[in-house]
Amino acid sequence: MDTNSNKKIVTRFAPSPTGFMHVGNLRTALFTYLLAKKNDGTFILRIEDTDKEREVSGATEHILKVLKWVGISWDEGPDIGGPNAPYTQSERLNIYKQYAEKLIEKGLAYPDPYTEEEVETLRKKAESEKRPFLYREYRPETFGIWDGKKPLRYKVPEVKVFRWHDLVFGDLSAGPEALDDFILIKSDGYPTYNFCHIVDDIEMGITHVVRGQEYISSIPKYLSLYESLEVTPPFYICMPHIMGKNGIKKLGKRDGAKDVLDYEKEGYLPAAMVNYLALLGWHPSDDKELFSMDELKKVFDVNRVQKSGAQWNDEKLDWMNKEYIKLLDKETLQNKIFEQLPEELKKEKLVPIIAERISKFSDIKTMLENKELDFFYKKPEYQKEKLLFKDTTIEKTIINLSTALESFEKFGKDDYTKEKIKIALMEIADHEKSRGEVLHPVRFALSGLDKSPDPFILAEILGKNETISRLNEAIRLLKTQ
RNA sequence: GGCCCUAUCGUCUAACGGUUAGGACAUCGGCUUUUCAAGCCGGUAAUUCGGGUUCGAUUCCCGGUAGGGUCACCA
Repeated sequence: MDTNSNKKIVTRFAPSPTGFMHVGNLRTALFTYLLAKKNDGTFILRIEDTDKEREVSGATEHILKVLKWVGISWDEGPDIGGPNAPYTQSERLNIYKQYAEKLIEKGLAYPDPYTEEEVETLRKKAESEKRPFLYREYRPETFGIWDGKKPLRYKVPEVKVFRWHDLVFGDLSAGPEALDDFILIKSDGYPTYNFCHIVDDIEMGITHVVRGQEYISSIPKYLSLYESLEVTPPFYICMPHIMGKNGIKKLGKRDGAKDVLDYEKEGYLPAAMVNYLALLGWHPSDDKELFSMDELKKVFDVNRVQKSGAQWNDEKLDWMNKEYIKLLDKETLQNKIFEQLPEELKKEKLVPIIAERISKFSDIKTMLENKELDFFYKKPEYQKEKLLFKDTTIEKTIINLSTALESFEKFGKDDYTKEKIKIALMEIADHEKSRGEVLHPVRFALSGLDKSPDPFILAEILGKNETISRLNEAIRLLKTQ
């Protein structure tokens, strides 16, 4: 965005602590962060807690935790302070009051003479007459003195159509209906978002405001306020929505949007989440798909953010996560997998066969439920028919298993590796019409599973003695009537 | 309903008037060790419709259609 300003870029992420953070919030935070970092700018975290009704205790901590999890760090914020402290709106009430006084002095703010019920009645009336309700049409002729008990309203000085430029959406406009005498300060003394975010953005020197597309129709209010305050507005960047599974509605808490920390619990890696989110609504100029946060800081470009909404896609996130699991170093991978395993399965040899079968770490739970790993510490139980490959006879299978058994017995300790086991078994298998005649009964004798890793790795994991024991067991079973 | 925004494979998207419309996920087929997973190779699959502008429109303009957003003492 170096093109638009030679000033240092300052962006902010300003969530309200009204519940958990979902992926839509997180993507906005990410893009806001990347915009700042791409340009060596400042990224500020501000908590917008002016709705005391909806405030949820612990929500702020939750937000910090989510941001830390994915590696978004802020230069100024409620926990670390900074030159524009405090960073929590409920601690900045006197600042908003000063700005409110300024507007009152200019005759651009006045106490609302109506009760809430009266306004509601007017609103309903307009609705039944199928015309938009505009408070300014009922604006009192003369303004009373504001005692702080009544809501303070903004007086729109000039009703007009606003046009502005958005760095993602381009040239935007809104009809005059978008402009109304909105409330600046509520009767409980707290400012509304519409008012205080502008005060804070001015005070904190925010140069680029990133927020969801749903704010587009509110922007004329802000532009009018900036005019009244005689301040140049920041650059606007609206983010398209993330749509739910069916692609029909914007993803929201009500539509089953998940808490970001649930993804952590399910064993998604933060790097995968960041990468997936970055590609949802943004795309680099080439076909590269895998980006670390550091790479994103270099290549991210708001000009390439999509205008249309993007549907959330769990499959692609899973694929992405698997890509990042593959990149994990051996030790981290093992630790992550061991976290999900009971003591008897915390074995190094199992790590590779588990790793290539999961796309997220919670998949290990499913593997355990399906008893896919039981073969490792207990002898499988199965019906002897299961050992037969297609229409191979019992007699023939006994011979094949015995031949395999003999070859296992010849192994010395040092050459008992899956590669050498493979060579030995394949040599036997190649004598048969189908390799399955040998490989299937061996694999099944070792695992007892319809679906399992290949017989070579199984034999290596189990060790020579156990392998021989299980093959003997299978042969004995086949010989029984 | 008023106002506003959007529109390329099923999904995420590339192509800033000229491409055999590209990539990724998913899907299908093949190979790799019988199964599963992974890997490799390959296939199916898209410019919402109608008008313009232009030698030429996915691309620019207008309209229809469809979808979304917004109209609070919530943010």
